[in-house]
Amino acid sequence: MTSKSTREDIVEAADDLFYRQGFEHTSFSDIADAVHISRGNFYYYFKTKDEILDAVINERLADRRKMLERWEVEGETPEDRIRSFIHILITNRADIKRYGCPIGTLCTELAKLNHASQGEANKLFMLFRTWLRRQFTLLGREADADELAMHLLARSQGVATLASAFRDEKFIKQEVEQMCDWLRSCVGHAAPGGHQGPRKAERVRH
Amino acid sequence: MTSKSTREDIVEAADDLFYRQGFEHTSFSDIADAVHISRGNFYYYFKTKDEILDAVINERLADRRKMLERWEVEGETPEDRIRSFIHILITNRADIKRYGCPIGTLCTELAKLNHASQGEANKLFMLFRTWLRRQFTLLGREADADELAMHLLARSQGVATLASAFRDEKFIKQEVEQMCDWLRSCVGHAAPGGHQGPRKAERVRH
DNA sequence: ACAGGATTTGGACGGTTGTCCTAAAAGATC
DNA sequence: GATCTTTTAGGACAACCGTCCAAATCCTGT
Repeated sequence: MTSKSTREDIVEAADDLFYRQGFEHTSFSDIADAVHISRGNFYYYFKTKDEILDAVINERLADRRKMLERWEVEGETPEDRIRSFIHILITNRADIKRYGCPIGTLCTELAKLNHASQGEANKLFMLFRTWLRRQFTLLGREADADELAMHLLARSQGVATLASAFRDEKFIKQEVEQMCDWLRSCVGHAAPGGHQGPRKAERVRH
Repeated sequence: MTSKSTREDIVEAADDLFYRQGFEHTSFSDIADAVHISRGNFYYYFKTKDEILDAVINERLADRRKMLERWEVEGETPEDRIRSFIHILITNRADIKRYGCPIGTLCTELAKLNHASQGEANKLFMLFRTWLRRQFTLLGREADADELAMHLLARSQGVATLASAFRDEKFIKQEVEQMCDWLRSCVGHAAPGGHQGPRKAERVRH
């Protein structure tokens, strides 16, 4: 029962509830109940619901940043690191099957609400996009690194959406395997088509 | 201003609002205002909000069924028909960029709400899955037809999700082109490997 | 013209929401 | 132990939600 701070407890509980129930469908009472504090005490830490949302987004941003940094140190090659990304689908497959992707579903919901924090939430996508782009660049695909990053991001999102709809973990594994195959086929091969400019020699540093 | 029936008007308006605002975020008043009827009149046609949801889902089912039948007659080859499917991303790109996929976002929302009509909504996905599976079978890929169907469905979903988050129509066109390439590479090639899975079969450029 | 059913109206109803306030409790400082 | 700040509790509040109803209105067949 030793919790760091009430504020952190609130953000943590909100994070979880927003993921499992959605932002709008989660009320102050839901969060207060989860943290075992009174609804009134809530106001002491957050003036509005939107403030909690921003705090949750920021926590997710910090969390994912740390995760990416970890992959950066642990993965020996860019290919290894990108594979780490693909494998979160496996690691979190139980949650994904039930609640979808925490980032994708949040951004989708905020887009429908036309919520002011859409931009903040999209930074989560941007974080992965930028990171993946760098990895693909290191793979020797700098000409189409961003395209590849978006492609992989999109496939992960699609897998999460369908796995959730069909409640199908096996499908996740299937697709992850395919994505890994695809990743292998990316290595070394420069971008196709002549319009992209001269192919750079692949750098195999790190 | 000659409308068929009030009931149909309600369903039509609800369909549109559920798509653009989400199911939960759309109130009785929102729909009543859109149809220009009083909120009380509503109750005459639908006892509960869930009844409207079911009506909307059924309308979407009927609508998509008709669409698939049309593709079935118009497309000369299975490849043509599957291409029709891929191209809805282009046709509806303006809406998708703004509101995502009508089917995917609805199923995602209902999953979070743990709504009773989840199963009904998922029939929409099932409709496309079954249809695509048949087309891939006709393409000569009966061994992995369902896998290919799910794969294509997932990619479409991913594209819609990211296009909406980044508000990027160009990305849609990019990915559609790639999916068409992928489709071409599917034709004629039987499922590879001993067990299953489009292993190296996909000659993916990229 | 009139009866009778179909349709529409506006508002009442409990309940819940996000927000906000005040007073009490707890903790820290001297 | 007294004083002051930080934290908590509980409830008030206005607005909105989905639901429901009784009365008014429209429409159709006779």
